[in-house]
Amino acid sequence: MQQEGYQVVTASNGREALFVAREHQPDLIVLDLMMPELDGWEFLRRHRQERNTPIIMLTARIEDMDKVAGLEMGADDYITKPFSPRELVARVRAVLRRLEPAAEKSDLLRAGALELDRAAHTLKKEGKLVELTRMEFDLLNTLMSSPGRAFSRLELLERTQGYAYDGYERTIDVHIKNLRKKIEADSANPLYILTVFGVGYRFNPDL
Amino acid sequence: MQQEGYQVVTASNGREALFVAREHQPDLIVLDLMMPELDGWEFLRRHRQERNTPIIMLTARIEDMDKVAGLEMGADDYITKPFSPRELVARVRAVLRRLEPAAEKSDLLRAGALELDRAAHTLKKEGKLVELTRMEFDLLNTLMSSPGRAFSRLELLERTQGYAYDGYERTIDVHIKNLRKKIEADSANPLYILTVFGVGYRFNPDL
DNA sequence: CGCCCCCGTGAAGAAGTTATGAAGCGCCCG
DNA sequence: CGGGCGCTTCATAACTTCTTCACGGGGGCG
Repeated sequence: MQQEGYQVVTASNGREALFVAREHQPDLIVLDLMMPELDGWEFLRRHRQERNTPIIMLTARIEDMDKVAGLEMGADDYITKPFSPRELVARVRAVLRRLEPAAEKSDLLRAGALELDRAAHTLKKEGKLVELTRMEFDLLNTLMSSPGRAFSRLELLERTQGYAYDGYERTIDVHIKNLRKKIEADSANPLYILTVFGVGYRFNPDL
Repeated sequence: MQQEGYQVVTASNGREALFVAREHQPDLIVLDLMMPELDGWEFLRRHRQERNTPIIMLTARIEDMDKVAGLEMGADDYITKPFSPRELVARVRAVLRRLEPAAEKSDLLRAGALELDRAAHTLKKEGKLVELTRMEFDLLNTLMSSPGRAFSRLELLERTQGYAYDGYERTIDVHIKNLRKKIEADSANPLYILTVFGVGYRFNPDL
């Protein structure tokens, strides 16, 4: 990787990896599933709560289930050992190229007095920073990504927690309530997050 | 794929594939490299000159060189045989999800001064937002989807509430009434939703 | 031309949906 | 090991929508 001009930092177990990832905020992570301390799955889960770094999974022997689970967990690609250096480089390049358009496409979503920074995972309202939990951020991000489009609670669950989840739909209501408390002037008369009765929620496109 | 709700078209060689791809403009292509007439590589090269459809490559035995070449050629992912149906579905989903933000188009139904936005679940009349209940929205959506076609009350019940319903057909009348009050200038002389005496209702196709 | 059936309509109760406060739980950090 | 935070669940209140019903008027058919 270094020969190809990439900067590389390494970690030798999951716990260290979390630390290093926080510190260096890499553009991409090559993740071995077999690690002491805190395995790849656990790392992936925790890391995803903080950032959305592209991840290539790396493992000796992937069974069908693992492949599927990995892709569903949000890995962007994986490689099975043995692999050649060339292949690794090619895959890294492919993933980065693939995500490039999304990255340069303004990472700021604006609407009214709101400014959602997807890279920094922060929200500003009238220039002032508003603290959001991961759930709230994901919800707002989803809604603001397609202003006007109505999302069902199930869709929102999927988008915020990944696939194959079958939880209690009403959970969404609670997060919406909390989100409104943070961004709406009058929660009873929302300006940003609108309720679509019998369907779900949508973000006000006329701002 | 069909069980998962995707529409599928197939081609059994590269030449046919080019034709089919032009015709149907699919959202994604699963491409086998081993094909008669015009192999996968050639198809990929030519197709790329026309469109930028996401492509998942499919092959029995991928050598290192091929992998690298494939990813560099611009395939978005690949699968090696044998693979499970689940894996294919998961990969297709992953690729589509990745590229989704670019795709979304709001589908609008227009007629006269009406503009029904099925994604947002809203109706605009002369540019002004009109509030619809879920029932009203579903009704109007059904009627406007096939302008001119007469729907019986039973059909409308089925379409708006799902099947296996045996309610009071006249319920529809009430919703039609309310709908007319919202969209017609003169409810007694409807312009949009016409009554078909003894049958049901239909949407005016001449607007 | 008149009868009978069908549709339009207002109102009210029934049914369904959302908002909200509070409690429980698990996880992470110190 | 305790505290704090965030996610989920639950119960309930407030609200919106749907269904039902009854009546009056209009349309179609003989």
